[in-house]
Amino acid sequence: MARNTNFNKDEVLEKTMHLFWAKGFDGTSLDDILKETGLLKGSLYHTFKSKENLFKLCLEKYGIRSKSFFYRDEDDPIDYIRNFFKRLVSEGVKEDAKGCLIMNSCLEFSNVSNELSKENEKLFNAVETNMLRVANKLLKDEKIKTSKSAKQLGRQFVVAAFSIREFSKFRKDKLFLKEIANNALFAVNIKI
Amino acid sequence: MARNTNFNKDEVLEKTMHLFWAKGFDGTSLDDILKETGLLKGSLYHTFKSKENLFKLCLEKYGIRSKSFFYRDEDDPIDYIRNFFKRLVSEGVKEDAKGCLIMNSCLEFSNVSNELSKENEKLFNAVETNMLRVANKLLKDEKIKTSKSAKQLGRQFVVAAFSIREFSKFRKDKLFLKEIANNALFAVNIKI
DNA sequence: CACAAAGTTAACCAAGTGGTCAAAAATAGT
DNA sequence: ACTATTTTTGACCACTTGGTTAACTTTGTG
Repeated sequence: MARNTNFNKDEVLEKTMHLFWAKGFDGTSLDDILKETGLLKGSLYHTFKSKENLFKLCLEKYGIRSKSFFYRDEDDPIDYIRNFFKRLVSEGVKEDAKGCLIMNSCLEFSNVSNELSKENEKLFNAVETNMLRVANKLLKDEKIKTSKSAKQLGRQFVVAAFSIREFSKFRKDKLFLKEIANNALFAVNIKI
Repeated sequence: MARNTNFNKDEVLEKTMHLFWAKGFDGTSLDDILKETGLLKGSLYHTFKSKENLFKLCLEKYGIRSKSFFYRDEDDPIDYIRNFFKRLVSEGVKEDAKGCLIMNSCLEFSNVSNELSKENEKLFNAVETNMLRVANKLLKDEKIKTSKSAKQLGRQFVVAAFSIREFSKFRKDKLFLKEIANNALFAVNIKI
C-alpha cells in the first residue's frame, strides 16, 4: 500500500551489468552507474543496498544469460560447438567486445577470496560443466575420432572459449581469434 | 655537485613492478607503493614524476626481464619451447602467481588508447615475434612434422603461453595448466 | 669552509570514492 | 480523502585518490 519505484529494476541491472562487464568492479564507480541509469544515489542504495550487492545481482543476471547459450540435449553437439565458437569470434571482432564478465571477474578477484569471488567461481564451473557435457556427447558420435577424454576435451574448449573472449578485448583480429577456436576444434576434426 | 638519493632507484622499480604486476595500474595506489618502498611521496615524485611514468618504467623493466627468456639462435628450439612451457606451468601453480604484466595490462587498458597502452602492445608484439622465431626454427627441424605455418604455430604458442599465465592467477591446477601447454605442443608432437 | 645543487620532509590540495540520512513527495488500499 | 508505507531527493560524511609545494637537510666540489 505505497509507492512503487520510478524505474524498472531489471533495466537498471542490465545497464549496470554492461558497465561492470566493460570496466570491472573497481573500475566502475557509483557515479558511472548513476549517470548510466539516471538514478540518484539514495534510490540506488535503497533498492540495491551496496555496490557489492549490485554486482552480485549483475553477475547472477550474466549467469542466466550465459546459461541460455548452454548445450541442450536435443542439440546436435557438432552444430552446437561450431556455432558456439563462431559466435565468440564474430562477437569478438566487434568494437565493443568486453570479454567475459565471469573470466574478467575471476582475473580481477584472483587475489581476494570473498562472497563475490566464490559466486564467480561457481559460474566458471557451470561453464566448464556445460563444455564437459558437450564433450561427452561428441565422444558418443561415431563421426568423432579422438584419443582425448571428455574431461580433456571439455577443458580444451573452455580454455579456448575464454581465451577468445579475453584476447578479443584488445585484439580484434578475426583470423587470430578463429585460429584459437580451430586449434581446439581440431581435436575433434571440426572447423569453423 | 650535490646529494644523491637515499634509495636504490632500481630496487624501488623492482618492488613497484611487482605491485603493478599483482594488482594492476589502477589497483595499485601511491600509498601501496610508498609503503612497499619506504619512500615518501615527495621523493617518489621528485625522482619518478608521476604514477604513469613509474608504471612505464616498470613495464620497461618487465620487458627486459621477459627478453631474457627469449629464444637465442644457439638454443635447440625443441628444448627451448619445452622448457618455456614447463617454466610457465611450474610458476603458475605457485601461490603468488600474478599472470603476465604485459597481458594483464593489455586487458586492463583494453578500452583506452594512450602512451601506456601503445608501449604495452609493443611488448606484446615482441613476445609474438619471439614465438614466430621459435616456430620458424622448429619447422626447419626434420623431426618436426606439421601442416601449420610458422605464423600459425607461433600464434598458437603465444595464445597458450598467455592463457597459462592468466588462468594460473585463479586456477592453480598443474594438470589444467599442463594440458594447455600440451594441446599447443601437440601440433609439433612435443610433450611436457 | 662555503655554497649551490640536489634530495627529503610533511603539510596541503582538489577531486573522487562508497555510503548515510532526514525530510519531502508520491501513492495503494481502506 | 485519509494515511501508512514506500520511494525520492539532495545534502552530508569520512576516507582515499594522485599530485604539489615550500622549507629544510644533505653533500660534492671549488
